[in-house]
Amino acid sequence: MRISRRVRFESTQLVAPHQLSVMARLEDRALTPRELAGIECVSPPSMTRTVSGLVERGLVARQDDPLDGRQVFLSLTAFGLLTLKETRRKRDAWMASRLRGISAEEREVLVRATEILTRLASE
Amino acid sequence: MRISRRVRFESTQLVAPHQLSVMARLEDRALTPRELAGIECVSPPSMTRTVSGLVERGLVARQDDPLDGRQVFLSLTAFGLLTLKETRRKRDAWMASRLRGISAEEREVLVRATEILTRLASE
DNA sequence: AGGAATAGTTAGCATAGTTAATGAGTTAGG
DNA sequence: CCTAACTCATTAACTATGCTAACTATTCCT
Repeated sequence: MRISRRVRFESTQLVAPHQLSVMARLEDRALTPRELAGIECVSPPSMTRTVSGLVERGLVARQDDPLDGRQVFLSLTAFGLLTLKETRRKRDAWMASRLRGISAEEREVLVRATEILTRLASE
Repeated sequence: MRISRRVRFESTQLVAPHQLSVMARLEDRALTPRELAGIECVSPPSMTRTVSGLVERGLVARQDDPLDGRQVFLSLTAFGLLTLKETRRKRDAWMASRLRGISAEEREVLVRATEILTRLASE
Protein backbone atom coordinates (compact mmCIF):
# COMPACT_ATOMS: atom_id res chain seq x y z
CA MET A 1 0.00 0.00 0.00
CA ARG A 2 2.79 2.41 0.90
CA ILE A 3 4.66 1.80 -2.33
CA SER A 4 1.46 2.16 -4.31
CA ARG A 5 0.69 5.50 -2.66
CA ARG A 6 4.21 6.69 -3.23
CA VAL A 7 4.12 5.89 -6.92
CA ARG A 8 0.75 7.57 -7.21
CA PHE A 9 2.09 10.69 -5.56
CA GLU A 10 5.17 10.86 -7.76
CA SER A 11 3.37 10.16 -10.98
CA THR A 12 2.42 13.09 -13.10
CA GLN A 13 -0.76 14.88 -12.16
CA LEU A 14 -1.94 15.27 -15.72
CA VAL A 15 -4.13 12.19 -15.68
CA ALA A 16 -5.12 10.09 -12.67
CA PRO A 17 -3.58 6.61 -12.60
CA HIS A 18 -6.82 4.73 -13.15
CA GLN A 19 -7.63 7.02 -16.06
CA LEU A 20 -4.23 6.43 -17.56
CA SER A 21 -4.73 2.71 -17.23
CA VAL A 22 -7.98 2.93 -19.17
CA MET A 23 -6.37 5.07 -21.84
CA ALA A 24 -3.58 2.54 -22.24
CA ARG A 25 -6.17 -0.19 -22.83
CA LEU A 26 -7.72 1.87 -25.59
CA GLU A 27 -4.41 2.45 -27.29
CA ASP A 28 -4.58 -0.81 -29.24
CA ARG A 29 -8.27 -0.99 -30.04
CA ALA A 30 -11.69 0.39 -29.11
CA LEU A 31 -13.46 -1.32 -26.21
CA THR A 32 -16.89 -1.11 -24.60
CA PRO A 33 -17.35 0.19 -21.05
CA ARG A 34 -18.24 -3.30 -19.90
CA GLU A 35 -15.07 -4.79 -21.33
CA LEU A 36 -13.01 -2.09 -19.68
CA ALA A 37 -14.73 -2.63 -16.34
CA GLY A 38 -13.91 -6.33 -16.53
CA ILE A 39 -10.29 -5.72 -17.45
CA GLU A 40 -9.80 -3.13 -14.72
CA CYS A 41 -11.62 -5.14 -12.02
CA VAL A 42 -14.14 -2.35 -11.47
CA SER A 43 -17.95 -2.17 -11.62
CA PRO A 44 -19.60 -0.81 -14.78
CA PRO A 45 -20.84 2.38 -13.05
CA SER A 46 -17.31 3.14 -11.91
CA MET A 47 -16.08 2.74 -15.43
CA THR A 48 -18.87 5.00 -16.68
CA ARG A 49 -17.65 7.76 -14.40
CA THR A 50 -14.01 7.27 -15.24
CA VAL A 51 -14.79 7.30 -18.94
CA SER A 52 -17.07 10.33 -18.59
CA GLY A 53 -14.18 12.27 -17.09
CA LEU A 54 -11.97 11.33 -19.99
CA VAL A 55 -14.66 12.20 -22.55
CA GLU A 56 -15.25 15.60 -20.92
CA ARG A 57 -11.57 16.35 -21.23
CA GLY A 58 -11.52 15.30 -24.86
CA LEU A 59 -9.15 12.39 -24.26
CA VAL A 60 -11.59 9.63 -25.21
CA ALA A 61 -14.49 9.53 -27.67
CA ARG A 62 -17.75 7.59 -27.45
CA GLN A 63 -19.11 6.00 -30.65
CA ASP A 64 -22.37 4.13 -30.99
CA ASP A 65 -22.11 0.55 -32.15
CA PRO A 66 -24.09 0.40 -35.41
CA LEU A 67 -24.84 -3.30 -34.91
CA ASP A 68 -25.92 -3.26 -31.25
CA GLY A 69 -27.67 -0.12 -30.09
CA ARG A 70 -27.04 -0.90 -26.45
CA GLN A 71 -23.31 -0.83 -26.79
CA VAL A 72 -20.85 2.01 -27.03
CA PHE A 73 -17.32 1.91 -28.34
CA LEU A 74 -14.67 3.93 -26.61
CA SER A 75 -11.50 5.02 -28.32
CA LEU A 76 -8.64 7.43 -27.78
CA THR A 77 -8.78 10.79 -29.51
CA ALA A 78 -5.65 12.20 -31.11
CA PHE A 79 -5.30 14.45 -28.07
CA GLY A 80 -5.76 11.44 -25.84
CA LEU A 81 -2.97 9.56 -27.55
CA LEU A 82 -0.67 12.54 -27.21
CA THR A 83 -1.51 12.93 -23.54
CA LEU A 84 -0.96 9.24 -22.95
CA LYS A 85 2.49 9.43 -24.43
CA GLU A 86 3.39 12.61 -22.57
CA THR A 87 2.19 11.24 -19.25
CA ARG A 88 4.12 8.05 -19.79
CA ARG A 89 7.22 10.03 -20.61
CA LYS A 90 7.01 11.99 -17.36
CA ARG A 91 6.22 8.95 -15.29
CA ASP A 92 9.02 7.01 -16.89
CA ALA A 93 11.43 9.85 -16.25
CA TRP A 94 10.71 9.63 -12.54
CA MET A 95 10.93 5.86 -12.55
CA ALA A 96 14.12 5.93 -14.59
CA SER A 97 15.72 8.26 -12.06
CA ARG A 98 14.96 5.76 -9.35
CA LEU A 99 16.13 2.81 -11.40
CA ARG A 100 19.42 4.50 -12.20
CA GLY A 101 20.30 4.04 -8.56
CA ILE A 102 20.12 0.28 -8.65
CA SER A 103 22.20 -2.33 -10.39
CA ALA A 104 21.34 -4.03 -13.68
CA GLU A 105 20.98 -7.27 -11.79
CA GLU A 106 18.41 -5.70 -9.44
CA ARG A 107 16.52 -4.30 -12.40
CA GLU A 108 16.33 -7.78 -13.83
CA VAL A 109 14.81 -9.00 -10.55
CA LEU A 110 12.09 -6.34 -10.83
CA VAL A 111 11.35 -7.31 -14.42
CA ARG A 112 10.94 -10.94 -13.47
CA ALA A 113 8.83 -10.10 -10.41
CA THR A 114 6.50 -8.03 -12.57
CA GLU A 115 6.01 -10.97 -14.91
CA ILE A 116 5.25 -13.31 -12.01
CA LEU A 117 2.79 -10.91 -10.33
CA THR A 118 1.03 -10.15 -13.60
CA ARG A 119 0.55 -13.87 -14.12
CA LEU A 120 -0.76 -14.36 -10.57
CA ALA A 121 -3.17 -11.44 -10.86
CA SER A 122 -4.62 -12.69 -14.13
CA GLU A 123 -5.35 -16.22 -12.91
CA MET B 1 -2.98 -0.46 -9.77
CA ARG B 2 -4.72 -3.62 -10.96
CA ILE B 3 -2.65 -5.88 -8.78
CA SER B 4 -3.16 -3.59 -5.80
CA ARG B 5 -6.93 -3.64 -6.30
CA ARG B 6 -6.93 -7.38 -6.69
CA VAL B 7 -5.04 -7.91 -3.45
CA ARG B 8 -7.40 -5.54 -1.68
CA PHE B 9 -10.39 -7.42 -3.00
CA GLU B 10 -9.05 -10.80 -1.97
CA SER B 11 -7.88 -9.71 1.44
CA THR B 12 -10.15 -10.36 4.35
CA GLN B 13 -12.83 -7.78 4.97
CA LEU B 14 -12.34 -7.74 8.73
CA VAL B 15 -10.13 -4.67 8.67
CA ALA B 16 -9.39 -2.35 5.76
CA PRO B 17 -5.84 -2.55 4.41
CA HIS B 18 -4.76 0.88 5.58
CA GLN B 19 -6.14 0.14 9.03
CA LEU B 20 -4.30 -3.15 9.13
CA SER B 21 -1.11 -1.37 8.15
CA VAL B 22 -1.50 1.03 11.06
CA MET B 23 -2.23 -1.80 13.45
CA ALA B 24 0.90 -3.61 12.32
CA ARG B 25 2.96 -0.49 13.11
CA LEU B 26 1.56 -0.46 16.61
CA GLU B 27 2.37 -4.09 17.19
CA ASP B 28 5.93 -3.36 18.25
CA ARG B 29 5.46 -0.14 20.20
CA ALA B 30 3.06 2.75 20.80
CA LEU B 31 3.27 5.66 18.35
CA THR B 32 1.73 9.11 18.06
CA PRO B 33 -0.72 9.98 15.27
CA ARG B 34 1.87 12.21 13.70
CA GLU B 35 4.49 9.49 13.61
CA LEU B 36 1.98 7.13 12.04
CA ALA B 37 1.00 9.72 9.44
CA GLY B 38 4.64 10.13 8.47
CA ILE B 39 5.26 6.41 8.24
CA GLU B 40 2.13 5.79 6.20
CA CYS B 41 2.64 8.79 3.89
CA VAL B 42 -0.71 10.28 4.88
CA SER B 43 -1.76 13.67 6.29
CA PRO B 44 -2.36 13.97 10.04
CA PRO B 45 -6.13 14.49 9.63
CA SER B 46 -6.36 11.34 7.56
CA MET B 47 -4.55 9.44 10.27
CA THR B 48 -6.92 10.88 12.87
CA ARG B 49 -9.86 9.42 10.99
CA THR B 50 -8.22 6.05 10.45
CA VAL B 51 -7.27 5.85 14.11
CA SER B 52 -10.73 7.00 15.23
CA GLY B 53 -12.25 4.11 13.34
CA LEU B 54 -9.93 1.69 15.05
CA VAL B 55 -10.59 3.21 18.48
CA GLU B 56 -14.36 3.03 17.96
CA ARG B 57 -14.05 -0.64 17.16
CA GLY B 58 -11.94 -1.27 20.23
CA LEU B 59 -8.87 -2.29 18.25
CA VAL B 60 -6.63 0.60 19.30
CA ALA B 61 -6.46 2.68 22.49
CA ARG B 62 -5.55 6.35 22.94
CA GLN B 63 -3.41 7.29 25.94
CA ASP B 64 -2.36 10.80 26.93
CA ASP B 65 1.35 11.42 27.09
CA PRO B 66 2.06 12.40 30.72
CA LEU B 67 5.10 14.45 29.67
CA ASP B 68 3.63 16.37 26.74
CA GLY B 69 -0.03 17.25 27.00
CA ARG B 70 -0.31 17.85 23.28
CA GLN B 71 0.65 14.35 22.35
CA VAL B 72 -1.30 11.12 22.36
CA PHE B 73 0.04 7.61 22.30
CA LEU B 74 -1.71 4.93 20.32
CA SER B 75 -1.39 1.25 21.09
CA LEU B 76 -3.07 -2.01 20.18
CA THR B 77 -5.64 -3.42 22.57
CA ALA B 78 -5.67 -7.13 23.29
CA PHE B 79 -8.61 -7.43 20.92
CA GLY B 80 -6.66 -5.47 18.35
CA LEU B 81 -3.70 -7.80 18.58
CA LEU B 82 -5.97 -10.80 18.18
CA THR B 83 -7.70 -9.25 15.18
CA LEU B 84 -4.36 -8.38 13.61
CA LYS B 85 -3.21 -11.97 13.88
CA GLU B 86 -6.48 -13.37 12.58
CA THR B 87 -6.57 -10.99 9.65
CA ARG B 88 -2.99 -11.83 8.78
CA ARG B 89 -3.77 -15.51 8.97
CA LYS B 90 -6.61 -15.16 6.46
CA ARG B 91 -4.69 -12.90 4.16
CA ASP B 92 -1.67 -15.18 4.29
CA ALA B 93 -3.85 -18.18 3.54
CA TRP B 94 -4.97 -16.57 0.30
CA MET B 95 -1.47 -15.46 -0.59
CA ALA B 96 -0.06 -18.87 0.28
CA SER B 97 -2.55 -20.53 -2.03
CA ARG B 98 -1.31 -18.31 -4.85
CA LEU B 99 2.34 -18.86 -3.99
CA ARG B 100 1.89 -22.62 -3.95
CA GLY B 101 1.39 -22.38 -7.69
CA ILE B 102 4.83 -20.95 -8.37
CA SER B 103 8.30 -22.37 -8.04
CA ALA B 104 10.67 -21.78 -5.14
CA GLU B 105 12.92 -19.91 -7.52
CA GLU B 106 10.07 -17.55 -8.47
CA ARG B 107 9.24 -16.98 -4.81
CA GLU B 108 12.84 -15.99 -4.26
CA VAL B 109 12.51 -13.42 -7.04
CA LEU B 110 9.47 -11.90 -5.28
CA VAL B 111 11.32 -11.74 -1.98
CA ARG B 112 14.22 -9.92 -3.58
CA ALA B 113 11.92 -7.56 -5.50
CA THR B 114 10.15 -6.64 -2.27
CA GLU B 115 13.46 -5.74 -0.67
CA ILE B 116 14.45 -3.58 -3.62
CA LEU B 117 11.10 -1.77 -3.80
CA THR B 118 11.01 -1.19 -0.06
CA ARG B 119 14.44 0.39 -0.30
CA LEU B 120 13.39 2.57 -3.26
CA ALA B 121 10.19 3.70 -1.53
CA SER B 122 12.01 4.69 1.65
CA GLU B 123 14.59 6.88 -0.09
C1' DA C 1 4.64 36.87 30.46
C1' DG C 2 3.62 36.52 25.86
C1' DG C 3 4.28 35.28 21.05
C1' DA C 4 5.76 31.44 17.96
C1' DA C 5 5.66 26.68 17.16
C1' DT C 6 3.73 22.06 17.60
C1' DA C 7 0.10 18.23 18.20
C1' DG C 8 -4.25 16.71 17.44
C1' DT C 9 -8.61 17.39 15.85
C1' DT C 10 -12.75 19.28 13.31
C1' DA C 11 -15.01 20.88 9.13
C1' DG C 12 -15.64 20.89 4.39
C1' DC C 13 -14.48 19.20 -0.12
C1' DA C 14 -12.83 15.85 -3.88
C1' DT C 15 -12.27 11.37 -5.77
C1' DA C 16 -13.32 6.67 -6.61
C1' DG C 17 -15.47 2.69 -5.29
C1' DT C 18 -20.06 0.23 -4.36
C1' DT C 19 -25.26 -1.48 -5.10
C1' DA C 20 -29.92 -0.63 -6.77
C1' DA C 21 -32.85 1.15 -10.11
C1' DT C 22 -33.92 3.00 -14.86
C1' DG C 23 -34.31 3.13 -19.83
C1' DA C 24 -33.19 1.60 -24.29
C1' DG C 25 -32.17 -2.25 -27.35
C1' DT C 26 -31.80 -7.21 -28.44
C1' DT C 27 -33.13 -11.97 -28.41
C1' DA C 28 -35.92 -15.93 -28.02
C1' DG C 29 -40.34 -18.62 -27.31
C1' DG C 30 -45.28 -19.37 -27.70
C1' DC D 1 -45.24 -11.37 -34.45
C1' DC D 2 -45.20 -9.88 -30.22
C1' DT D 3 -44.20 -10.23 -25.60
C1' DA D 4 -41.08 -11.63 -21.93
C1' DA D 5 -36.57 -11.91 -20.45
C1' DC D 6 -32.10 -10.45 -20.81
C1' DT D 7 -28.14 -7.16 -21.60
C1' DC D 8 -25.81 -2.68 -21.75
C1' DA D 9 -24.98 1.81 -20.18
C1' DT D 10 -26.22 5.15 -17.20
C1' DT D 11 -28.05 7.66 -13.06
C1' DA D 12 -28.83 8.04 -8.09
C1' DA D 13 -27.56 7.46 -3.50
C1' DC D 14 -24.21 5.88 -0.29
C1' DT D 15 -19.47 4.73 1.63
C1' DA D 16 -14.59 5.12 2.20
C1' DT D 17 -10.38 7.59 2.11
C1' DG D 18 -7.62 11.17 0.81
C1' DC D 19 -6.75 16.40 1.09
C1' DT D 20 -6.42 21.59 2.94
C1' DA D 21 -7.74 25.14 6.08
C1' DA D 22 -8.96 26.48 10.42
C1' DC D 23 -9.39 25.70 15.52
C1' DT D 24 -7.88 24.34 20.33
C1' DA D 25 -4.63 23.17 23.58
C1' DT D 26 -0.06 22.80 24.99
C1' DT D 27 4.83 23.70 25.00
C1' DC D 28 8.95 26.33 23.97
C1' DC D 29 11.71 30.41 23.77
C1' DT D 30 13.14 35.14 24.57
